[in-house]
Parts: sequence; C-alpha cells; structure tokens
Amino acid sequence: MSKFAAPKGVSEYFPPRSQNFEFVRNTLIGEAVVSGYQLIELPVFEDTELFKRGVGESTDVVSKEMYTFEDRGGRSITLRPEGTAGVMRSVIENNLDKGQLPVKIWYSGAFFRAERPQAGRYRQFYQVGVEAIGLSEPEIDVEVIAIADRAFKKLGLKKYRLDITSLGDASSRAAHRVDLIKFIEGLNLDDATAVRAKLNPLRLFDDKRPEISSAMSKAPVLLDYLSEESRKSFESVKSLLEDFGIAYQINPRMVRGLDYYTGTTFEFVHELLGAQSGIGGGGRYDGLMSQLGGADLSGIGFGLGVDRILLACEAEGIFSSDAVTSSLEIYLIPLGSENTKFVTNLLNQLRNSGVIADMSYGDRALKGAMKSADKSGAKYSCVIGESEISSGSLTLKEMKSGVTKEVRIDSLAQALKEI
RNA sequence: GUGGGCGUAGCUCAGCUGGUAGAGCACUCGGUUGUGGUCCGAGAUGUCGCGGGUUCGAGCCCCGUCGCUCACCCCA
Repeated sequence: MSKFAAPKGVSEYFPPRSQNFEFVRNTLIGEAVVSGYQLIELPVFEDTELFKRGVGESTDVVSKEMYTFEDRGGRSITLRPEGTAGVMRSVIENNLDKGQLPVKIWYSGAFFRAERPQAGRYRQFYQVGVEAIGLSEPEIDVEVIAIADRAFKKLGLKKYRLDITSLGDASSRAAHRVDLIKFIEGLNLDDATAVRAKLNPLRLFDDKRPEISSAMSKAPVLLDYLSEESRKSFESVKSLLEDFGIAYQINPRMVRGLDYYTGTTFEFVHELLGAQSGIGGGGRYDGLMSQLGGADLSGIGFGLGVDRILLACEAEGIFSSDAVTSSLEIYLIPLGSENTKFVTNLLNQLRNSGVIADMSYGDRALKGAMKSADKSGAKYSCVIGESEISSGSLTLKEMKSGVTKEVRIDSLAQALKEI
C-alpha cells in the first residue's frame, strides 16, 4: 500500500497500455493534419469569466463542474472544462481571424471537470479537438465530421454511430422555444427539474428518467421549426455525408451540454461503452466569437474523448494480444561483472549512432538476462563476455527466429542499420 | 449531491454453518559452467483497507470510517 494515491477520478496511462493511448491520440491528430489543420497549444487554465461567457452559465459544466480557484493576485482562474472557448480567446487575442479564412486548428490535451467519476468519466480527461473558423458553408461541417469518422475507421472501430441534428438559426430557435416552454409548463415537474427547464428548456430532452423521457417524447422538436435557410443547409450536410459514405442517424432530440451550439450539431456514440457512451461530439457555433469580443464569424468544431475512444477500441478487441510493440533494435547482455564497463560503453556508442538499444544491468544469470531480452521486445540480442572482447566479434541473435550471425563489434551499428 | 457493489500476495481472484491464509499468472534461482520462448523442480512475497465491538477464537458476524467501482443527475 503506497502512502499517496492519485487524486480521485483521474485517468493514468502507464506501460504497456500507455502505448495504446498514444496510438489512439496520434491517429486522431493524424486525421486533423491530413485535412489541413494546424496545431494550437493553449494554457490549461483561463480567466473564469471566459468559460462563463463562452460555455454559458446555464450549463451544468459551468454551474457545478468547474475547478475554480483564486490565484495569488486575487484573479479567478478555472482549469479548462472544454476546448473551444480557449481557442476562440486565443484566435481573437492573436488576430488569427484577420488573415485568410477559414482558420483551421487542432488541439490536444487535458481537460477538467469536477464530477463524480464513473466508467469513462474522469475529472481529468483527454481530448483531441479541431476548430474551423470563418466559413459557414455546409462543406466545412462535413469536413469536420469526416475527420472524426475517418479516424474511427482507421482505428478499426465498427460499433459506433453518428447522431446528427440541426439547431437552426436564431429565428428557428426562438419560434421553437415559445412552443416548447408552453409544452413544458403543462408537465408536472419536480423543483430541480423545473429550474433546469427554465434555464434551458432543451435540456429536458436529455433526461434519462423514464417519466421525463416519455413525457418529452410528445414535445415539439426544433427540427420542425427550421427556417428555410437552415433547412437547406442541413439538407446539404446530409447529402454530402451520403456522398462521403458516412452513415448517420437523425436524432432531433439530441442535446449538447454547452450553450454555444447552433446549426449542425453531432455526436458519435459507441455501443459497448455503458453509460458514458459519447466518444466525441461537436457542432457549429454562430455567435460565440462575437460574444467573446471578436469578429462576427461562424465556426464549427468537435472534441473527441481520447480516454473513451481507447476504451471503445479495447471493447472491440482492437489491441488484442501481441499489440505491445517495442522499437528496441538490440539488447546487450554482459557476461561477468568485469565486462560490464565494456558493454556499457558499447551501448553508449550504439545510441550515439542512433541505434535504439538497451542492456541488462546488474550481474544477472544468463538465463534471466535472456528472459529480459525476450520481454524487452528487442529485435536482436547478443551476449558479450571474455571471448567476444578478445576476438572482437560477437554473435547476433534474432529473437523471433533464433537465427544467429557473427558480426564485428566495431561495425555493429553499421550492421544493424543494414539489416 | 443520491443509490448499489467491492476492498485478501505485484496482478486476477478463491477462502464452507466463525477454528490464526490459498490458487493461477508474474517474479527469483536451479534442472541446461555462455543463450530467451515449452517443460519440470524449488524459493520469496500478506499489518486479509483502517478503527472499534461480539466471541475461548474474526478474512468471515456487528458498528463506524476511508478508498475504489458502477449507476443517477450530467457529459468527452
């Protein structure tokens, strides 16, 4: 039992699973790069007010899930609960929106929400996200969705689906809101739920309690209130998704947890994940830039949950058995402690010439050292003792096949590169 | 914040109606003075989460506490 334990609800990745985590994250990033997105690296904490204004005070994220503290100068600081608000702040602050549009950027890192932990829900979690700012064409909506879909397919995921809807423009939402509030007033709700409904009536669509969800099944949905323009745009999105071969399902009751979404919104859901099944989601945000003091530009983006996507890959058996890969090229085994110094120096020379190498440290029995060589995953091993040093040549053993080969010690690095 | 489940070896877990702790895997050494994976043999490893109570006796029963976990609310 160690004296210290990690803070409650954080995810940690250590070998060998950290290799799979890295693989998932790099695959997600790779697809953003392929589509012309560039890296933005941001602070993990921001002015608390940024999230209140950007994400919305009525959201659960802002009202009860933020890690907020006061710094030494008396400023209110919050660990970022999501990525988009910070990106917008930086884009505005650094005038990225004054150049060529769209601005296409990706980010990756840790995010924080003070929730009760659960399978797939952590207080510190990892996202890869993209934002495309400055164009409102439906082609960009589909480009963004396609990045995520392509990454999931590349990872080998099969048991997921894409839910999509449109929240329309301001006039669409205003018309719907009137009718929805009228409908909700006719329901008999408990106090907490009534308060939530008042802050944002759309939230009730997301309630999983059977009495609420069955009542809400008769509620008017926003999709039926779309303006002509919004409807046309949504039609284009759907038609392009079909051209791209991306399967989707229209879900008019889908609700996103953040207030800034407008127009196209979407969510990727995995079947094998239990309660926390959303592996990524996003949408368009028309008013966000201007609300944060920037130009009145539209944008669209997503956040993908790296932790959950890793869980999904594991649930589908993607990293089955021998997925643990090692990049080690050679593993050196000194025989006899008097030869350790020679081997240590040889190891250093190999590394200096760029060979990925390791050795057996300590005076171990040969059998044990060979076992370590085996477990290291190195491609080759070699034993170096008295006779090798005096003859200047050693026996290189290919671990997988057991085939051996004589090599001069002074040309070992060269030999390994030629193989 | 609310509810359920679980805390025993490094890991996964067994442990009967209470009688002072076990398996598999992993680890170390040996069988095979200098060549791993298979096989065989041997060895090391525990404040049974913590505190209290009942009892002749508690891993097991009772109370408390801490931690983990799953679910609700909500979300990546």
